[in-house]
Amino acid sequence: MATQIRDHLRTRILTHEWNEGKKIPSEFDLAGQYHVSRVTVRTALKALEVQGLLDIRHGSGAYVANFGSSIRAGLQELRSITDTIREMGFEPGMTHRVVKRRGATVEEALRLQIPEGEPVLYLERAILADGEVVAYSYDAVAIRDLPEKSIGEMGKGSVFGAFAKLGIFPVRALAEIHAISSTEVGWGTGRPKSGLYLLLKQLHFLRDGVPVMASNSYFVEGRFQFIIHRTL
Amino acid sequence: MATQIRDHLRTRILTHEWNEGKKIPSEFDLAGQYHVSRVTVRTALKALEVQGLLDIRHGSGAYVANFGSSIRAGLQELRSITDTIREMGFEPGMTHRVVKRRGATVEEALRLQIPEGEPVLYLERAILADGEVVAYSYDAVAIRDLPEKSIGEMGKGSVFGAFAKLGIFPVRALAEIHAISSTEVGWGTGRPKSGLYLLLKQLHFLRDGVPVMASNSYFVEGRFQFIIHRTL
DNA sequence: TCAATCAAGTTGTAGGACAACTATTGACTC
DNA sequence: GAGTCAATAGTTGTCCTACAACTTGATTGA
Repeated sequence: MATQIRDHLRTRILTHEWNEGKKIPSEFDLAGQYHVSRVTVRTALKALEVQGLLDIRHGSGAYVANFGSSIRAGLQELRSITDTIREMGFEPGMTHRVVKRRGATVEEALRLQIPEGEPVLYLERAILADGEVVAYSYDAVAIRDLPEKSIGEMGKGSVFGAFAKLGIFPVRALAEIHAISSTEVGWGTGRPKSGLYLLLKQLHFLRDGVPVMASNSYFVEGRFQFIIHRTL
Repeated sequence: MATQIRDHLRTRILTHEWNEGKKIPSEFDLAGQYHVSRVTVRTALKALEVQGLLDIRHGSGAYVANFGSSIRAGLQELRSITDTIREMGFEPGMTHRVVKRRGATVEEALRLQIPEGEPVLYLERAILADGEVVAYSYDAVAIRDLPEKSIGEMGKGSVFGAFAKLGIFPVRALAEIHAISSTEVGWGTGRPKSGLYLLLKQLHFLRDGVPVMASNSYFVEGRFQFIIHRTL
């Protein structure tokens, strides 16, 4: 319940229902709106505060954090790239170059905590925004006990969408960031001649700490805004 | 109170008081340990959950999130670079190349929300770990009503240390990340010949949303590990 | 005019109660 | 003996009420 209210409040904030720096309704009022107790509203608000969207002041109220308007969806919040692109106002797209089952490489096996050679679903994709390539992604999904038919689906749409249908929900990811200059990354005409990329090296985890997907996403420098919201 | 307990619990987690994946005491027990109510313990635990250190399961308990041990201090948590370096087990250092008062440039004025030409403290520093340069930082601190003497201090030690002495505590930062390839960044012998940097373009805010420092930090690719902990 | 005081509103914490869920144990069936 | 089911104790999620601590603006008084 608290998480639903948190998400709903987040969209209300992101759709500018309240101006930046303005006070949102009191916990008491919100409790009335959602027909829940003040405690539940409170946990939702505190979560949004930790994520940096709200500034809660004792004795005063909760205020919408005011930044340079544009971006409130930082990298510290886990969501699929396509969703992020959509939220930023672009039309997301994707082209698949490789979709196949193969044995895990040494590095993949290490990251996914599976024996070397264990089957993984390997993907090479280009991620588009308004038709322009913003990133090339090389992903390895741990198969484990995935049903065979669902593997086909992953080759088409969003990987996270396919996960969700199976009741699999990655809740955390550890991301490493590097600057890369290479001519070997990517393919096709969308390739930048600068060869400059931001490499986002991610490992996605389930609730219980089991890693399910390792991905190396090369973002073309300048075409995607990487924002991190840092809090105490 | 809740924040103190949160911080204390965080150090207990980081010092491996409980093994990864193991259950920590129940909210009821912790409330007893700290002589506070369950509500207070709860808000502390929830904060740690949002930050990704805990995994709280309904009806079961709270578990220490298990990752590849090493890194629990991600970029999403706001702390000074020197502290981060120290936590990673290196000896932090710093050399100042430029420390002066001057008028704000157009960009600085825009970011710090002050009139152009308003005085700022401008710094150019090299940040070291075990004597090796890991980053070159170009910072502009809004002077506003800072006492003159404190400005001198900033030219010597940690900027955040000087802030703290004045009772000024940045609680949030918005960071933008870019991949940069340039030969004009940095100075001295520590300069990498690859010219590859991760640019962390930060803006630090006070509790009330007032920006106090704008910094462009160029991290030498490969010498510093950028980690982000992503949660829902 | 200025300062102190007051009052209303809001968030922070307390305590008790119950609902919802989990994990384990033990009994039962086959 | 193995497997299934039910009971049970332990834990987190939510509710309610109350009060403390703090903020803000209005009021009062010198």
